[in-house]
Amino acid sequence: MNRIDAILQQKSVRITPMRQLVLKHFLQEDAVLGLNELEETFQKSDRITIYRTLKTFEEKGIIHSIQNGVSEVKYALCKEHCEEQHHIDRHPHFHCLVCGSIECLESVLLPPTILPQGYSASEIKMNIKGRCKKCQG
Amino acid sequence: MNRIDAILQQKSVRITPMRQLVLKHFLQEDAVLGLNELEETFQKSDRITIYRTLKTFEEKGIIHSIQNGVSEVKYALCKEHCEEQHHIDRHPHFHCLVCGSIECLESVLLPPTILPQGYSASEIKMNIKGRCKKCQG
DNA sequence: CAATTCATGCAATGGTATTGCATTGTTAGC
DNA sequence: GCTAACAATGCAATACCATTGCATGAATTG
Ligand SMILES: [Mn+2]
Ligand SMILES: [Mn+2]
Ligand SMILES: [Zn+2]
Ligand SMILES: [Zn+2]
Repeated sequence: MNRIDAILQQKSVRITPMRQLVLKHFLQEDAVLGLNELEETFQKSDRITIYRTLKTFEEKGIIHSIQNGVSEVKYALCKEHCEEQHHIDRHPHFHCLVCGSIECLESVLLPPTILPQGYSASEIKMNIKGRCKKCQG
Repeated sequence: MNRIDAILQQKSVRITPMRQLVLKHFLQEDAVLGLNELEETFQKSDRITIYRTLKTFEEKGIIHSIQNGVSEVKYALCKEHCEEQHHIDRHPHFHCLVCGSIECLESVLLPPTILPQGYSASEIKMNIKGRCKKCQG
C-alpha cells in the first residue's frame, strides 16, 4: 500500500479517487491551499466534493484550517500527530502582507499561555501578519 | 464635552449621531459586538451605515476586530492606546464553545514570540477556544 | 456663501460557506 | 454472490457575510 492510502486508512477515511488526489497534492506541494486553488488544480472535479473532502480531512486530523481573515479558509497538512476531532497544532501561522503567502511556522512553538482562573482551552491559534523572509529589505 | 465626543475627536473621527450611538453602546456594554447585534440594537439605523461606522472606528484605533472563524467579525473597544492604522492589542481572544461568548482576555499578555530569521511581524493575534468561567464544571 | 469634503441610505453585487437531494459507488450481513 | 445499509459524489440552490456604487444630504472651510 502506498503512502497516500496508508494515511487515509490510518485516519479512518475511506479511500476514494478524490481523496487520494487531494491528499497527494498536499503532500507533493507541502503548501497552504484553499478551496479556490484546489478547484483550479483539479478543474475536472466538482467544487463541492473538494469542499467536503477538506472538511472530512480536517475532521479526521489530516489537515488543519488557517484563517487569515482576508480570503477564504486555507488548509495545511498536520505534521504532528492529530487525531479525529483533536488537533494539536502548536505552531503559529504567518501571513505575508507583501506577497500574500501563508505558511505554517512549524519551527516556532506556541508559547504556553496562562489563562485566567476558571477558563480552559481546547484550541489555541496564533496568526501573525508581517513580512516574510522573501519580502524583507 | 462628554466622553463620547471627546474620544471621537481625539481619534480624528467626525462626530455624528450614528457614531455617537455606536461608541456609546460599546462603552456601556463593554462587550464584544458584531454587525448583526448592532443592527438588532439600532433597528432604525441603516445596516450599511453601522458597517461603515465599524470600519471607520477600526481604522482610527477606537475598536479592534476579532475573528472567531465561525460567525461574522466581532469588535471590541481598544483599551490600550491605539492610533490610526496602528493597533497595539496585546491580548488573546477567547471563544467559549459552550455558551458562544467571545471576550477579550485583557488580563493575559500575549507571550513574546520569536520568529524565524528574516521574518518581521506587524500584527499578532491569538484566538483561544474552550470553556469560559461561567461554563465550567 | 460657494466649493468641497464627508456621511448616509438604499440598492446591488461579490464571494465564500453550507445544505438538499437524487444518483452512484462501496461495504457488510446473510 | 445478493441485498440492504451506508457513504461519497455531482449538481443545484441557498444562506450569509462583506463590500461597492451612486445619489442625496450635512458639515466644514476659506
Ligand atoms: Mn499550520
Ligand atoms: Mn480584544
Ligand atoms: Zn512575502
Ligand atoms: Zn461559556
